[in-house]
Amino acid sequence: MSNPPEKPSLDGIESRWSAAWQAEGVYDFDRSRPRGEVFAIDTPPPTVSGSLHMGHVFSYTHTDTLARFWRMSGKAVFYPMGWDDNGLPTERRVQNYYGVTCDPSVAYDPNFVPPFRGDPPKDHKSVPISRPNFIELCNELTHEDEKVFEELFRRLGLSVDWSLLYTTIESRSRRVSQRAFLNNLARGEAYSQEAPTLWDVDFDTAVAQAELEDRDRPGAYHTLTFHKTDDSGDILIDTTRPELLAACVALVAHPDDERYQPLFGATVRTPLYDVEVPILAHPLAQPDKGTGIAMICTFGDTTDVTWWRELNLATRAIIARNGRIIAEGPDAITTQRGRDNYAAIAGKNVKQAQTAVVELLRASGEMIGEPRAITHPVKFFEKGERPLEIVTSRQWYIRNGGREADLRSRLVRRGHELTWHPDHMRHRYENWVEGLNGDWLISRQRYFGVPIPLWYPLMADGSVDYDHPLVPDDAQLPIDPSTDVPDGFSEAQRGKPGGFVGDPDVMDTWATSSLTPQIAGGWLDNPAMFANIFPMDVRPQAHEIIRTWLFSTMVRSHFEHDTAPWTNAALSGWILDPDRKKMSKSKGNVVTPIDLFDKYGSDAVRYWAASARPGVDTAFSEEQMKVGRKLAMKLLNVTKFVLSFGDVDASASLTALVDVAMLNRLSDVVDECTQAFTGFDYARSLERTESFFWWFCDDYVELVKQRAYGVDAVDPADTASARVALRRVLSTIQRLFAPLVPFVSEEVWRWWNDSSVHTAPWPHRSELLAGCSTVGNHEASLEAICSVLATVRRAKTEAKVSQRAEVESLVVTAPESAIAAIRAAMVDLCFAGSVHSHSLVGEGNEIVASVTLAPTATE
RNA sequence: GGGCGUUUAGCUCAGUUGGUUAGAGCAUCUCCCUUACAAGGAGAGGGUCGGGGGUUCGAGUCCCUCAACGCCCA
Repeated sequence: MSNPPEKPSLDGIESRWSAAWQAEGVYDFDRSRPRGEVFAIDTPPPTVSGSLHMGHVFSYTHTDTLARFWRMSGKAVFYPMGWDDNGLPTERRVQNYYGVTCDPSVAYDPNFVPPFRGDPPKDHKSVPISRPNFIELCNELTHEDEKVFEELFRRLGLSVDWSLLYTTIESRSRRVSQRAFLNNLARGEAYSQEAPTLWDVDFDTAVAQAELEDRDRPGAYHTLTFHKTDDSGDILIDTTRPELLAACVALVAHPDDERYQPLFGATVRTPLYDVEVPILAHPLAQPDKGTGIAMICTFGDTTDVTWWRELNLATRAIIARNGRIIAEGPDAITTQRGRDNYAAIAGKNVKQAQTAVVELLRASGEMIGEPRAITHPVKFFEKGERPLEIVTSRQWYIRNGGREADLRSRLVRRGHELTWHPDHMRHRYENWVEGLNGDWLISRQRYFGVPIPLWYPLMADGSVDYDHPLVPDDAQLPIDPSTDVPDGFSEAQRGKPGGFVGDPDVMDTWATSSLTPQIAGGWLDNPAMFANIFPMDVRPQAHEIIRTWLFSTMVRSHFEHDTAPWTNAALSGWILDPDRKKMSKSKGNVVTPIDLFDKYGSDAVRYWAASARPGVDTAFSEEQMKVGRKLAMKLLNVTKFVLSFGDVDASASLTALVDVAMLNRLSDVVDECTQAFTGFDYARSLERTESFFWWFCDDYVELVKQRAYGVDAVDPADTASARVALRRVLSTIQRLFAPLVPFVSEEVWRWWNDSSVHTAPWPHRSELLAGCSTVGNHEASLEAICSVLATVRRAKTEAKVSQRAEVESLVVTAPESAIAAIRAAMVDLCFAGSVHSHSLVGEGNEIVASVTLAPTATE
């Protein structure tokens, strides 16, 4: 069978074949296959609250090419999709879209209708709604977004099994997340603690080390005078945060700093507040920074926390969770002046407090000179807009090696178990793990997330017994402790002395998305399948989230399964705009994927993506997409040509040397492509396939075209040889291209095959070379033949005549080693070059062809 | 400040354990409507491989050093 259309076209192939793949179940995961026959992918679930951009198209295409290669290689490919709809980004989007805010103190309204659905006016004051109502809106909006995402990924041609779709907030994910947390708790890997915590005052939540970033911000050194308590003078310290002076608990200098060594153990009184604090030594003090002696406050930055912990200092916190100075000053402030000075800052935000403190210091003469402006790094929540503060709060942690060297080195070793693509990305992992300085803070004071699945008993005096949490049964999961009731209690006892209270917090998104292999793979609900896909073969992801997603997944798998969760990690590069800057939405001129699919076709966009070496940042290039479209058109046309000869006798023998040599060349390409894909290098496979393909079209097809047509004077056996060779190439080329440009490959394959190219076997050299001699230097033969062809063409170009112009005579001089190949191809060469007469001379060291053009019939 | 990466033609990039005269695509120029394809084809020009030093018979490739750019971390 062969049914190429009259006018081959790329129009509509995406919708046609997407539908066929779905209907035929081409990408369905075969659950019956044993682990050794499975290739399992831990797909990154994109954040639903954003939009899919070219970066997604780029990296997801890379993974898809691997999935398709392994599927054709006979593996059952486990290729799920997930949507990350859980968490803060969704909350923000819901607030902005509907004009609401979550207020847990508001009662549920079953008839609630949001004031807006999209684009609330700027002056709209958001409406406080209950947590259940808020969550309903989160679910509603993410559901809409997810439909758009699926549409785009189908259009891109991802070969995912959509029946494996998961979301990170759905019941299955909440159950996995809560079960894994409770297992961590039972094994002592999770714990809660009242401790200084990095706090975002706008989002009103704690954040984890992995979510911090340093940003350079303007600040100023203020030189303050601390008064020695033996009245022997003042000590000058430089600080960027004079507003924390009331929270000062000590001064600190480096133990080797001779300037301050005599003072260690002595005490000073703070300016303004007259609190007596000790002068201490600690190696983290930097002698070259400011005056070399610093004030320790509870808490100005993470170094303060370290000093406070290691030097066993008092706690005098003055900043509340809302970022304002708390009303009641520390008890340590006892003088009237101190109390007055504290009252002057109480209730102010940090900036206002700083202004007030500076004025007070000026008035009291306890500041030397004026503030000196500097630029310094300040810690921010990566999604936040104001510097983080440090407040003391009770939070849940999962151990990650940040406080235990043993665990840390075990996790570093886990990283060594992975094969990294590209290899140098392993350093990102190691640097991060080795630099950890605390455990993983997983609780968040937010609403749309997986609840911490615990209740706590309330003592007779109404206080909370955090040390004996009430744990749900496995069968109850997932639970929401704010509405569910622990065994042995009734709802009436909620919040009552002797009763219980639910943990109000949710887990950070990463605490759930760190379990994507368990969620997608059916850890709890399909253990048989899970055993067949875990540990998975590959985690593809972006390199900037090695410290979050990759590492956290490693931690969970290490604890739960005592193994790395995958054998490979494939890190994708970034898309750069033509100025080689990271592409960003804020620039406004970003092209949307759908527009590009419409303009060039999905295959062309995939071609651009697949051209990029694994892990390499890549410039966005519509030029590359145009090239991809040309390639797709070429594949249509050459397929039509090869199939135009009708049915071919597959058993015909390969009589022509050029046919045999071409098939040998292609068999080497097949080997290279197989090797490249096995090593995750889709780009190399594309480059080799494409390079062969253009040579095949431009030289081989032109050489054998007349012979394949079966023009007079050609031995029918040679015609059959060409036709058999063309069929073999066609089949091979279409399959080599299939993982990369799946739509056009399927289109041309289906012109002469009944089932999908995507379930056809990956090509192997043995099928190409059946009945072929592999003896001889086929590469040298092809090069000799093609150099003669090129010489004839060049002669015509230089004479500025048509390539169809006739050649009177062709004289080829070539070394003996090449002459046999050229002689064998001479009939083809004469057809291709319209050569009338020829002669061959075996001499010399190089191939020289002299071309005499026939006189043109000029009138 | 620590770590990692990049630097090859006008542009975007290949170049595998060191091995003839360093490649491709795009762009530029010339020519050609040729029965798979003008959304095409044939050809041409274009490079001191970031700088310097070293190892070697031989270096784009290995070593040292400097520089620029980028990323991760502090």
